[in-house]
Amino acid sequence: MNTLQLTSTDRATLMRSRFFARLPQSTFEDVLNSASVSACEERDVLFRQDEDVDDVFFVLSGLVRLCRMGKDGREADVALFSEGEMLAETAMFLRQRATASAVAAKKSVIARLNGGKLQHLAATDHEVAQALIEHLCYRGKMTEDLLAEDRLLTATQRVANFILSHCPKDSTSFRLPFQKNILAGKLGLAPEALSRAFSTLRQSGVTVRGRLIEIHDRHALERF
Amino acid sequence: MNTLQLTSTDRATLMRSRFFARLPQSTFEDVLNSASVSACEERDVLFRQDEDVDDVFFVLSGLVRLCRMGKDGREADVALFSEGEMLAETAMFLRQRATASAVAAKKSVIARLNGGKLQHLAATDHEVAQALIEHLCYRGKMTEDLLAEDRLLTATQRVANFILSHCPKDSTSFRLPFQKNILAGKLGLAPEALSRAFSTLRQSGVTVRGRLIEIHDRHALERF
DNA sequence: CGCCGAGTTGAGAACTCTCAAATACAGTGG
DNA sequence: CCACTGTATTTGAGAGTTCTCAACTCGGCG
Repeated sequence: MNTLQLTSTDRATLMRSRFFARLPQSTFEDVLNSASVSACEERDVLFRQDEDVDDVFFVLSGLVRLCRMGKDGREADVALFSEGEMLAETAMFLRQRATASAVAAKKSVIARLNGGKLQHLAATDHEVAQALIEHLCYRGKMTEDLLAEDRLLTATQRVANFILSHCPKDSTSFRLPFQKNILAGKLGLAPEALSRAFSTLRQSGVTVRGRLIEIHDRHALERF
Repeated sequence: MNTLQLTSTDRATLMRSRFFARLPQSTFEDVLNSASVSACEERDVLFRQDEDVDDVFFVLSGLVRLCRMGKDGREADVALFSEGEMLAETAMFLRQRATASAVAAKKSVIARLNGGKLQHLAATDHEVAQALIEHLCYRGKMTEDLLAEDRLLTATQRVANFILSHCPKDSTSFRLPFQKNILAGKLGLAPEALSRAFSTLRQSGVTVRGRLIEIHDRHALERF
């Protein structure tokens, strides 16, 4: 997990992101001044549950898993952040310890923005506050979506859903953006259950070869 | 669902609430000017999934269930709001249709705040924006808590948790604030499963008579 | 006294998990 | 390009949990 310089690609990623895209250049520079960048290997920990977290993290590339652990050592993912997404605002604004751990789910580059700085900006700059509000609404909806899926759908239905929502409308195939392992976590399934769901879907026109998913009959998936 | 006047008790409830407590009186009055109040019976619908929602709702008394429905007619609760809580900000800020329905879970009094007004305030008044940010963080955490519980705990553990977190630290008993039915929904369980969980807990020192819960051995519950 | 809604209990079905074994793959060093 | 090693993924079998449906209890009410 060593320190890097912010490349111009990184800057571009930040500026394209949901959060920064709507902010003026000057605010953006202002935030960046107190930011640091680091390279993480898979399994590197950004912060741990119950720790104090003073920074806000931003995924420049790679993937970060947010997971909670139960007392018996089991753990459950509650969110997955990929390139261009921001995490860990909640702890800061609620002045609480982290309620989950953040772990790189693959080789990643992470920007660490100064929390105090951001908090100050949120309190004084309308645009920042606005962007934050939207970001939080978005995040809330994501989590709610996951909860509703867990409660309403079977494993196979959740997987069908995922495929439908990740395959471009004008295409019949796409590549999984991460290991099946990780997907299982995101969907709240044991890896074996994911595997079985895929093989059920095979029988209704889904081909899975490695990370390549092909859909032969979109309509069959929607029926699930 | 007929229109009421805002009583002084209602005003007090609003001012005590997480959201309004930190705002100055004048802002508070400003919001109230464009608010209306209505009395709801159990099962009255505040808004339905996929509808446009332009207002923000506030529970003055009673209980509101936020639920999503699956295509097969099943439905899952994703949140439960009681006295002093606010709902439906997300749709407004994301400019989306509602992703869930809101239904009174018992006789309730609901304030309906003008969404445009609130949105305007959020964009111009730092205090309002700040309050909103905290509110959203809080809500996000609640949802995340639910998701994590669903994924990490068994039915019995979730119920034990609920009991522990609702029984005052200095007491050995408390009353459920709503029907078991509703509790089952909140915990993501079928009513039968909740019932069975209670009877499992009975064997480790929990007495349930109607809505009265007594804990004889707090420690036994924590062990679950 | 019979009805009704809430809650409980029983039984079997449906899902998902866990553990173990078999494969498939990817990266490494020849 | 190949063998080798460690990590993913798949599959099988059995166990565990929760759901569904149906019957039954309980307390309140007309």
